[in-house]
Amino acid sequence: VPELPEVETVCRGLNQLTLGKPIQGGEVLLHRTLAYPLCVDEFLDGITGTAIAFWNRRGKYLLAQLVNADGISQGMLGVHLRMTGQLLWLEQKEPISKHTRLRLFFPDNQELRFVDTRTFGKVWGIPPHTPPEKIITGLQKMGLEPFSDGFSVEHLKERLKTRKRAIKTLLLEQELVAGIGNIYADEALFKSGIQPTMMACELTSTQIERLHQAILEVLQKGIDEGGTTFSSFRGVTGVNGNYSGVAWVYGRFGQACRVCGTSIERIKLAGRSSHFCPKCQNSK
DNA sequence: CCCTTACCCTGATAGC
DNA sequence: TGCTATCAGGGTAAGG
Repeated sequence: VPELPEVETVCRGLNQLTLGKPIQGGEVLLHRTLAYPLCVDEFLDGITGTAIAFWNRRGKYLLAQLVNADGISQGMLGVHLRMTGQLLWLEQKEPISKHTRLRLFFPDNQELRFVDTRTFGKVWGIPPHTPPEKIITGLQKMGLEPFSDGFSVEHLKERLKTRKRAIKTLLLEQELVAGIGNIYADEALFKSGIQPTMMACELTSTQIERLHQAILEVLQKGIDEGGTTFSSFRGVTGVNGNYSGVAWVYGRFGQACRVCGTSIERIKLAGRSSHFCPKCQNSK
C-alpha cells in the first residue's frame, strides 16, 4: 500500500527517467482510471506533444508539470496510486499485463505504464492555467507536508486540541498531515506510546511531542529504505524491495509485542484495522 | 459542522 | 478438490 515514503520513492524515480521527452501518445485500457477529463481523446490530446518538466509529490498524489518545446506550461498530469497502483518505466514491447490500465508512449520505444490490480487508482489531466486543486478535489483540504517547516509541534498541538476524535482516525485523514496511511499511522502511534483510540484533544503535551517525532522518524526511515519497509512495493523500474523493515505492530495481531511480549491487539476504527500493544501504548 | 458508514474492486486466504 | 465467504484499504459521498 503506497503511503508517503512509497510515493516519494516513485516521484524520485520518475524524475530520473521521464523528464524532457515528448509524450507521443497514449492508450487508456480501463476508462474509470481516468478521473479527468472523462473523454479519452480530450485527455490524450491535452498531453500529446508535451514533455514532463518535473514531478512533485503532494501527500500521496503525484503531479507532473507539462511543458511544450519552448518550456511553456501546458498543464499538469496527476496520479494517485490508491491501493495497488504502480507506475512503471518500461520498453513498449514488454508484455501488457492483465492489470494494465493506462499507457503513455515516449521516444525510443519507451513508455510509462500504469498498472493497478484493484482499479482504485486515478489519473487526471489538468488543463493549462488551471490550479490542480480545482480538478483534483482531494488536494483542497490537504494538510501540511510532514517535512515542511510549518509542520511543527506547536502546529500539531493547535490542530489537535479541539478534536474529539480518535487520534488514529485523524492521522488517516489527510487534513491533519499529508501522506500518512494505515501502516505508518499504527507504527507512529506505537513509537509514541499512544493508544489509537485516544481522543486527540486529550493528548498531553508530551504525547504530542512524541507523536510529532515518531511521525517524522517512521516516514524518514521509509523514504531512506526506498519505500520497501513494510511491503513488496516496487519502484518505477519494477525492482522489488527487500522487506528490510520490521513492523512493531502493523499486521502483527495476536503476536508478541517486540518490546514487552504482550499480545498485539487489533480493533476497527473508521473502518480500518488498528494494531497496538495494550501495555506499551498506555502512557501519559 | 462534525462524525460515521458504505462503496468502489480483485486476489489471497480461511472455512466448509 | 472446489466452492463460497471474508477481508484488505484511500478517498469520496451520503447519511445521521
